[in-house]
Amino acid sequence: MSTKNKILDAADVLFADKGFNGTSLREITSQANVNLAAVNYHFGSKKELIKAVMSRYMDELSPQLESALSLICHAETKPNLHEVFSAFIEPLLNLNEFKENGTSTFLQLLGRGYTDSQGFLRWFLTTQYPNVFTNFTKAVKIAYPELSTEEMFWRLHFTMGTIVFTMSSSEALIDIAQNDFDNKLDIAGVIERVIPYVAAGVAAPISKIHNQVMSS
Amino acid sequence: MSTKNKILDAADVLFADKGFNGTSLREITSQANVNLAAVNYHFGSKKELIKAVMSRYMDELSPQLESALSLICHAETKPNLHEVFSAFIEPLLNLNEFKENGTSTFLQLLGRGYTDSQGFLRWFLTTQYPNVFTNFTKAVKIAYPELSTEEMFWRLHFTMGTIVFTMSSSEALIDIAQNDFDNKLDIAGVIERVIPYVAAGVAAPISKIHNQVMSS
DNA sequence: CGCTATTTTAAACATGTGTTTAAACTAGCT
DNA sequence: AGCTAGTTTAAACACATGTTTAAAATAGCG
Repeated sequence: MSTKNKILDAADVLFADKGFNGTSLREITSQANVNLAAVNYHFGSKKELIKAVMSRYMDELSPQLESALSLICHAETKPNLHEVFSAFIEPLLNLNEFKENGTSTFLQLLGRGYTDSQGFLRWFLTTQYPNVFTNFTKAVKIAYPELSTEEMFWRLHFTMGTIVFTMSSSEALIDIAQNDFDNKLDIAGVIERVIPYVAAGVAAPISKIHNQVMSS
Repeated sequence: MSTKNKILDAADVLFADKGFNGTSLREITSQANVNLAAVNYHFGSKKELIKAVMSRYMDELSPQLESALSLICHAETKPNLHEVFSAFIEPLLNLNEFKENGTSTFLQLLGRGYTDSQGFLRWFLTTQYPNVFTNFTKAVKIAYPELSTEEMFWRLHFTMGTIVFTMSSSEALIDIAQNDFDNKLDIAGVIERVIPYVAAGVAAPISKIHNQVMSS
């Protein structure tokens, strides 16, 4: 395996586990059994390495998501929200074939990107892969046309939060769940449970009152 | 104002903004206009400072939450989920009187604690303030008794994720929303929007199929 | 005041960080 | 073989980190 890929693989799991700030290049290179300077030689800087780790997933995921969502948008029968969100399942699980445990690390990394390093990764993703977002909002708009654009904006970010947060702590949660309920569970099981939750959240009835002053 | 409080106030906003790992003691002490060594003198270590910042909020919040939830549990009429979640609003907004922008920084800090430093803060909170969690699950159990303990476990963590993630990126989101919809919005407005979402998510119909193998 | 305990201060410490350098090594090709 | 372009290596660099030290300043009190 090439040095470049050894670095990417090691960085992948370490970033997911300990965050971008929390992982040093020395940890990465010693885990990958390559020389410290290899990162700067092959990627230029740590920041570029982070981008490369994410791009590896996004380049695989983005076209799959786009086609799955566009399929839903142009279907004969009007899709419901549960179907829209389910469109994510297969592309996400396909990451596991492309790379072992790809789903879980990718979603963890996504969560890291939102909180670590003050959202530079969010900027990177939305500017580099804008089609995923527009196709997604389009699909939701078809499935739930009554939802105003602003309300949808918020609910989609709530959904983003649910998914990303859940997956970034999924290992810990699965451990706890295994102990308390001795129910065999994996990442697919968690996805299966979170879909009804977010679908119901986005489909929630629209509250009329906003920006009101709370009574204290 | 005492040196101790100057440090706590500065650490509060810096931790919320840049994370625990991302904030140095030198940033904190220079922001607080105190000597660098003051942190170790008054708190012992950075880790203890983090605990102190969180405890300041939890000691204020925890009794309020407990009584609000216990009020709901012992009410004459059976509460619904929307009411259970709304019980959080007032105690959270009260943090703003106790400290300017207390709500937003507290929830941001909570989000940081879940992702930064590999969840040592989650351990700290669940062991130091267990009553909040048990009272909350009790209230949900009353409002939605059909929900199995395991299903509830997951949905409450989904909810945690939604709230924490939303609030930790709330400033950025509010900025975007202001621009795109020129709708005046503050932290209370965001809370007002997220409550129906999480209430609907937790109240979602129970899916019968779990742990199934996904078709590929 | 004078003494003591607490707090503040500047400096140093040891370690860890991302990055750069220049020499050594390794193909690949004529 | 000899040359070249690509890669790897160990060492050093410059700087940032949390923590400790010991002297100086400040209260608090009899």
